[in-house]
Amino acid sequence: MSSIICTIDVVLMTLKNSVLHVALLKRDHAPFVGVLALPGGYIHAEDDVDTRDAAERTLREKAGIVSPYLEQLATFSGRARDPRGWSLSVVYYALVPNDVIAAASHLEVVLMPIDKVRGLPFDHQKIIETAVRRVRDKSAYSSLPVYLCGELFTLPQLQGVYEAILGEPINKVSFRRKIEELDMLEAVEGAMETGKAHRPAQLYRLKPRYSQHLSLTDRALNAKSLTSH
Amino acid sequence: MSSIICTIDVVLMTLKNSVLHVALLKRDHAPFVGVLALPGGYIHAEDDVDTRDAAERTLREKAGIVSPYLEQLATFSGRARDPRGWSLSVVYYALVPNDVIAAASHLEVVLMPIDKVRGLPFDHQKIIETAVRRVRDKSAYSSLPVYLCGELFTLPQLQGVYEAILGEPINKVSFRRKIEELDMLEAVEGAMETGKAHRPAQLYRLKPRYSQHLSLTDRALNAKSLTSH
DNA sequence: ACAATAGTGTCTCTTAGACAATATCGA
DNA sequence: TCGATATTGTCTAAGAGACACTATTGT
Repeated sequence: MSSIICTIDVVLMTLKNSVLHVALLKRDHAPFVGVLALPGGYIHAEDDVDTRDAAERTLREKAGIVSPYLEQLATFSGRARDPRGWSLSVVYYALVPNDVIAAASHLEVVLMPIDKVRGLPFDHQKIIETAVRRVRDKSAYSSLPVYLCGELFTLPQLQGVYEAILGEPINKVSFRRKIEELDMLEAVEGAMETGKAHRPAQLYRLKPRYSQHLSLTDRALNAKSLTSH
Repeated sequence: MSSIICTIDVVLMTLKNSVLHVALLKRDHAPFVGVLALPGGYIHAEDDVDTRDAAERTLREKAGIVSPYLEQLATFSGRARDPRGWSLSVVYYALVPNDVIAAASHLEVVLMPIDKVRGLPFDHQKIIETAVRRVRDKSAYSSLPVYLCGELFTLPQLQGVYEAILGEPINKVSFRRKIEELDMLEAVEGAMETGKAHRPAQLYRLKPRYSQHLSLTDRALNAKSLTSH
């Protein structure tokens, strides 16, 4: 009965040069040894409390990262997706600032622009597409993109992140109004971005109570992004 | 390794007397034999193509229903949720018109108002809460509630369904504008709702291409429903 | 004719976007 | 002082909600 292969995979995403990237690793187990794929592995029923725990462990062990945001994406399953047989993968996605990956990379994490991803084993291509769609959809209505910024950031920086994800410019005034409405940031007193040859920008941080939680709005930041499910 | 119990469950919902109800069944297997619970069961690796297929089979076998809308909700997992051991349930949710359940009920489906659900085994209570939240959130931005209507329905009927789910009255003019914008319905020529002591209403049906697909909008129909994730 | 609800027209208020004025830094 | 970008103020246009008017049926 239980001849089902139970795994988890993590779509770890970050922003690099204003382009969304996915973290890939060379597989160290059969099948597809040595091929780039999503970080993932078997669920350890003995050690893992649940699948989220398994995802966190995988991220920690294989990429050396503790993600400030981790959410279940979906479960991918079936007879065809794994040559070993009927399998099931509970997939999580994580967003981290680029420097976190850079710092943690004692391991060989490969960052691939999401438009360049090709030739992945299993149904990892489809999984990544689903994850990217989810991040884009959710970003239009929530504070999700702040997890791509570091601890401190300026509003223009954050706007750039939103624009990179949504793929279109956002009106500056509207953006600030929306961020104000989301009520998720707090200005860091006296902390300004320095070094630039122009007026310095105020630094902000996420309000503590929004760690791992999103602030939502009922109206999209942009206009389109209306994919039919 | 694979001592993981792999199951699927289905949160089958319908609208009855303008109240959202969940379909429950008496369990015919241990544990919790005879107790009301969500329809569900083991994944059959031999028969099921994937988990969606397993959910459809379960719905068919246990409730005699083929749902016009079925979507994956999430996967619930862990050591604690099932007395038999580390388990994992891929949960789907389905919306059907009330008469479909009534017609199919040669079996003992119990419809329970979602506010009255209590004492369910496993983590079914939490699963149902998640499903209800999902349906409410999604209804504010999409055509999802049409699946609670029958084949043909009037706009006032549909508005009533939206209002029942969102839990607040909706402006009639705004509602019609929004439905127009969603562009998902087509009027049935000459078909009107009769028998009422007032002007008859035009009957509509879902445009064919939206079967199992949602039409989305970028602005919510109501104003609130801003749960922090 | 009356009661009741369907379907529309229109006004107002809120909100998003355009535009522009002011602020503040390094060079 | 100049160039560049942050921040804020304000006008305009689009969309949502309120209100009311017309349409059509059964009684």
